[in-house]
Amino acid sequence: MTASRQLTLDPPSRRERNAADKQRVILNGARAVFMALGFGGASMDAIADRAGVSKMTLYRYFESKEALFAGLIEECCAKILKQDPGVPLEGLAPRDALRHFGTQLLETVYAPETLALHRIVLAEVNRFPELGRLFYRSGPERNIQAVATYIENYMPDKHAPSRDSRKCAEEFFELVRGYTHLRLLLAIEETPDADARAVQVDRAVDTFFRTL
Amino acid sequence: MTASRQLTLDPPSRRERNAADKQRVILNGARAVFMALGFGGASMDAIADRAGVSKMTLYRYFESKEALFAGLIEECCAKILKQDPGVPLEGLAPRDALRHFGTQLLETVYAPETLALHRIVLAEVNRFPELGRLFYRSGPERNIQAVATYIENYMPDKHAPSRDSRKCAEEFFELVRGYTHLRLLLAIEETPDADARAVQVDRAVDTFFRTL
DNA sequence: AAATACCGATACTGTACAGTATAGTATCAA
DNA sequence: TTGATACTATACTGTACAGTATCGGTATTT
Repeated sequence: MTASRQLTLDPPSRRERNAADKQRVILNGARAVFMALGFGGASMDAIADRAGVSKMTLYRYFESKEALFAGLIEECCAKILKQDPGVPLEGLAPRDALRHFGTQLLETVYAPETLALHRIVLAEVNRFPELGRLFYRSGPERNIQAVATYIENYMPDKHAPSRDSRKCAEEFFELVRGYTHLRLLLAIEETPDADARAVQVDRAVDTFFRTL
Repeated sequence: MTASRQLTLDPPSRRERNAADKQRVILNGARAVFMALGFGGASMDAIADRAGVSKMTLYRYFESKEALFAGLIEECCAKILKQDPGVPLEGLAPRDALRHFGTQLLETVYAPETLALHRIVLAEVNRFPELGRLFYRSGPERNIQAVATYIENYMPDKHAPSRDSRKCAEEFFELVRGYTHLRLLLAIEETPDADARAVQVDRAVDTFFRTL
């Protein structure tokens, strides 16, 4: 950021590394508090405490509570974005490929942190209108796009032109997440373990193939 | 409520009617403000203003902000509960019956007030843990149960014992609401009009019948 | 008409919190 | 070592807000 950093090609100085650490520490504290209490319920004092940092430092890194919140959400969404297929899809039978997509979806979407993020984004979508787009693009849209592309490339005979690949992909994910997702968001059901998730994915894949 | 009211069989006195009116007026104001700003963002002053009522009156009818909020949510959920099939299902072909269920679902679920309720319940589910159950029982569960019962009674051949009627009903509604529901909750899509909703229901019914 | 119960406007209390100011300390570069 | 920069702790300011108290007005009862 500084001039000297731009000119020299030194590795990040200790100062800069510390600065990066501090931001991470702050965001971790912010995550814990915001996720637990929401935007309104979280106080900057509580965040500072939780992060083990003075309030002044908070304001050195983020202009305001809003800015900190926005930074946090962006970081969360960026984290979701990072995930990629990870497995070569060419070798897989379509059923297995879809099982793979479904498994990955449930792993992220049923995770407590993702559920908390989901809740808080919905809660604050009035106050921060950009949040909705940001969240949708980072999570759902990306997943849907990936499956739509897969369907186009590897199952071209399966989707009639009238039923475009995108809608197909959406239907697939609807079946996968199920009403369990809503019940988890409402906190009236325990998070299913990996086995239960696998059962659900299998069932969804079966059902999905019957729709084709 | 008063002794005189219990003894005499008079129609509700003016006082009592006014009291009932007041409560309705207050709840309407509370709905507007809570839905727009969330629990944390709404102030009792703002609610009093919006309801055209003094703050003292608010506290005369509700013990606290929490109580008012709880009262509001209960009222909203009760309103959802009131809806019943309304149409005799015996005369209908299964496709038409399901179309009917689907149409009714989208009408409630895509309505701006329902979306706002949905958001706020999710937002406050940490603060008010009972809220999740209340909401789920008033809305989703009731709908699912209705369709499950229909399937059992009128489409007994269609659901193998392994695929219980309840899960079938859930799958049906997942297909009906679709990812559009999420996009509406995130406020990144306009509310579809009746025609668009009808198209979506038709498509969902078609897809659903292919899964059987 | 007099007594009574309810109601509202307003002002107040206490508290929580966003954001700032200050003063002193630790870390780093030179 | 010197000088600069980043950090902490703490105290402060202003404001917003939940909840209360008061008092004067109004409708209902008798």
